[in-house]
Amino acid sequence: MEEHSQDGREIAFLHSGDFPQRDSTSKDHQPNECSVEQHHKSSIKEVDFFPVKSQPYDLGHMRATTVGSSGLNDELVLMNSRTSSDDGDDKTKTQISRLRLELERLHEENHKLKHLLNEISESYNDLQSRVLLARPTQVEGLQQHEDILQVISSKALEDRKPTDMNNEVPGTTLKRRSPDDVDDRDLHRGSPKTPRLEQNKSTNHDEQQNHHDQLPFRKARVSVRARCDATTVNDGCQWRKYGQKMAKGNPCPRAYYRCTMAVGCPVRKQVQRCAEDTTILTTTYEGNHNHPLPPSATAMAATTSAAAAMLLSGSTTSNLQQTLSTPSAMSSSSSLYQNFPYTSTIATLSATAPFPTITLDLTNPPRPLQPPPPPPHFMSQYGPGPYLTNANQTRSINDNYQQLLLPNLSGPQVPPRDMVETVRAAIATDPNFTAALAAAISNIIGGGNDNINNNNNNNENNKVDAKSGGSSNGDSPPLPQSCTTFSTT
DNA sequence: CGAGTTTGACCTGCGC
DNA sequence: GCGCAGGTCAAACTCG
Repeated sequence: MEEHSQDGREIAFLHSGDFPQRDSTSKDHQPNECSVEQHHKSSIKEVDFFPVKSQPYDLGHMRATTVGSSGLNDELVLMNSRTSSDDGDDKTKTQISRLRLELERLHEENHKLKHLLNEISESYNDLQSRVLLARPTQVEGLQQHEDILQVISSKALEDRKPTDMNNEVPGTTLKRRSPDDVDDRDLHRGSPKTPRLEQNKSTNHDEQQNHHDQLPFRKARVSVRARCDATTVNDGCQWRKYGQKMAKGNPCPRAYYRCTMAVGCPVRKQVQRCAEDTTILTTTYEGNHNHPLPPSATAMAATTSAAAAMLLSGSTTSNLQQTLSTPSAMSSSSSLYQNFPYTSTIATLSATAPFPTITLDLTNPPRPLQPPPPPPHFMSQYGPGPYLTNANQTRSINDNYQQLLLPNLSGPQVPPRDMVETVRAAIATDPNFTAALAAAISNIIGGGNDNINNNNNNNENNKVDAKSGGSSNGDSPPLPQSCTTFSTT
């Protein structure tokens, strides 16, 4: 709720009175949205001068509005009364010149306000277009959300590797990375002994194009680094270990898990301890859940989804940078910084990894209420880095999360919000992510509503929760559940 | 007995 | 073409 409010405040302030009003009569109105709306209203009050600005800027209007509301009307009355007398000519001329000066001043002020309004409108339009890109229409629900994100990620990959991607034969390089691909293998697998090669051959052609279309988003990964003594983190989902490998350069084995909450769920995660510090556990999620999630898992889903949205939208750098260059965007991002006290959490993108990966590093102790560090460099900073958090940790990791929670959220835990907050906080530390942030915010606020609505059927799931660990909370409001995953690099 | 884990073998992509 | 490393499979094993 808090975070939504903050988001709402941010957006509302950013776009001032021009921000489209949410439908307050919405049937799916949620408490969160309530607060958001209230913030909208309050924020509009704050900038209530805009409606005045938006009025026609003709002189007559100015006269009518400004003169009537100031002591000038008295002067006008005086002027009128005095114009009838001859000895008042000089004084009248003086007053007229004063009035003209005053009008000029107001006119100039009007110009400034108009210019400001234009900038805000521009910023709003820009942001809105990206919001539309980042979120689906409410009708289609999660699947459409994923589809759109796939499109975005496709763009992202094209941006990153324009020639390679264009020249690539569908289903060659990327073929095996798709979780759906794995699912297809599972579905088409006959007897366990059937050679995989033959199976691949039999299903290859039809699926390859399909896979190719869907691959980019699935390749997006979200990794979380956090200190955890447990072997894995409790993210609310049920996982089954299907393999373990010794990774090169790391004495600690890498474990492979598959989501078992639903048959054929393509989500997988890798868990590996850091070689330098074995107390640090890196969890990497990949794929989208194809089933409802319990609240505790929803937290992770929201986190990863937001991170993935940021990651993917952040890859489309051109628009983002353009947006960043606008003054309103700048002020918005700085406001965001102020709203994210835990700037020690760092999010980084990795373009060198085989997949676009966002990493949240939760291993640094939070530094609440500290001003954010000066914005570093831009997207060129790609490299292995910290990630989003996994929600899934056992107690120890949940404790970690607790430390990251906002102080005023000390009541019943609301993991999803906190985690998304954490994610945004992490990303907010780097201006490179500001644009991605906008997408995420829209996802959480505007799009978040959509997701909430879209995932109403998933709420059913929320009853299930069951064995998920400490972060589970039945009172937690449902969150966006598009579940991108984490991955460790 | 079913669900989950372990572990060696296998498959695939990639770099040389 | 070969070797390496990452990822996956599935039989064997463990546990409740």
